[in-house]
Amino acid sequence: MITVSTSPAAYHHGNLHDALLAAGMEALEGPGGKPPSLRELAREVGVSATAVYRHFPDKLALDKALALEGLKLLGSEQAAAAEKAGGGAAGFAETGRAYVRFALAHPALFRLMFTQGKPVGKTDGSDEARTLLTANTRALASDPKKAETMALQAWSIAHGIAMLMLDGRIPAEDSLIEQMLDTESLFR
Amino acid sequence: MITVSTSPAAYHHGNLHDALLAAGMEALEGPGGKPPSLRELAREVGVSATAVYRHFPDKLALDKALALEGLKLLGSEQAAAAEKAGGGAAGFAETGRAYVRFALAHPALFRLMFTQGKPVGKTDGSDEARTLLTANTRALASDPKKAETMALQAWSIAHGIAMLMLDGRIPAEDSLIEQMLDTESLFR
DNA sequence: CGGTTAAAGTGAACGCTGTAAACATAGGGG
DNA sequence: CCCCTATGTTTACAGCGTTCACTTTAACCG
Repeated sequence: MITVSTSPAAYHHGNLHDALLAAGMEALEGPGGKPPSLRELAREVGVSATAVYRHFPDKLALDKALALEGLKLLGSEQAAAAEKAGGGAAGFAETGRAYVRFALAHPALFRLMFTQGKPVGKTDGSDEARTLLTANTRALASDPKKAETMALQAWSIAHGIAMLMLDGRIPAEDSLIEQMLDTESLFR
Repeated sequence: MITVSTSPAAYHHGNLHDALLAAGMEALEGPGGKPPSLRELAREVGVSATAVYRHFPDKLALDKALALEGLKLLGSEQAAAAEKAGGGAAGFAETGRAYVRFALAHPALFRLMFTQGKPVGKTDGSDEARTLLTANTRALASDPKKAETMALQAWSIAHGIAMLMLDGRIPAEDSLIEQMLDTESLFR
């Protein structure tokens, strides 16, 4: 069967990889906030479903790439928030607020970032945020050991608040975030 | 076409509803810990896939029922833990540990409980655990307002630790749980 | 009793998903 | 100039949730 090549422009997209990621991010942002299907993204980009496999071994790999994108975004937003607050205790507190804010602003992306794809110890972009966090806690803790624990505790609270709010278990009100993340009442 | 009714025992299962839930719980516990598919559960119980729809309007409804089952289980385990510790401050701390322990012991179930199916304010079984939590914080807080906030904070920490450990972001070590949930260092 | 009827279960079908296999095309290097 | 490799395409398969038309069962009622 001879196909007359009706669409001459389609072949060799050039950068399907990035186009897919972009489409994925866009799909994750929409108010529907559905995790996009592989075929859906391919359709969006104007490419057959199997073409995706030239650039990602798996659907999981694609999801991981999207998650990584999200982690980088979160990291930069947190860094910006911390810097704007001037580091130290204030920066630390602001980092937590930025975390929850991010989760509420990008619910589907945030879920994707943590839901699947355990990192196997590799650097996955969250390290950056983690070290920043620990650095800021050092200003508040007596010894470095305490600082490490405090960082993990702070991360857990922020993560817990974010998740519970996303799942509708806790009302997603700004005042409540403020109240729950109040470092004065939390640590000593 | 005349089917000779080769399997006389199969019809009218009697309690497909409960059988499906039981199969679902079992599937969620296995080390694979996959969220079971509707068809899979039907197969397990020995019934056609569409029979499920006589007892649940949706896959989502089935999932919600399983989640509810999980919430009841968690609630009872927490209550037991709190009671064994003698209530008050000790009971409060033990409640948190029980929460994280539960999540690590039943990862797939725990995920299912919170991942999908936002409760619309209805009583969904988590209320029980919540009121218990708030009751215990009253022993630690100065005024009731503070107690409420403290309860939410405690819930968030426990939930955050559980989630981060399930996702492999934090090592799932008992000592770390202990360390992070130390109420002495957290609240004042 | 016997007959009717609602509840419970069946099979085939639809559109969706992720994935594999075989094939086609474009464009650059020997 | 021709071939090779990277990047696409089509077709196909199994599994998913769900709908539809149908059959069977059990129970109730006269």
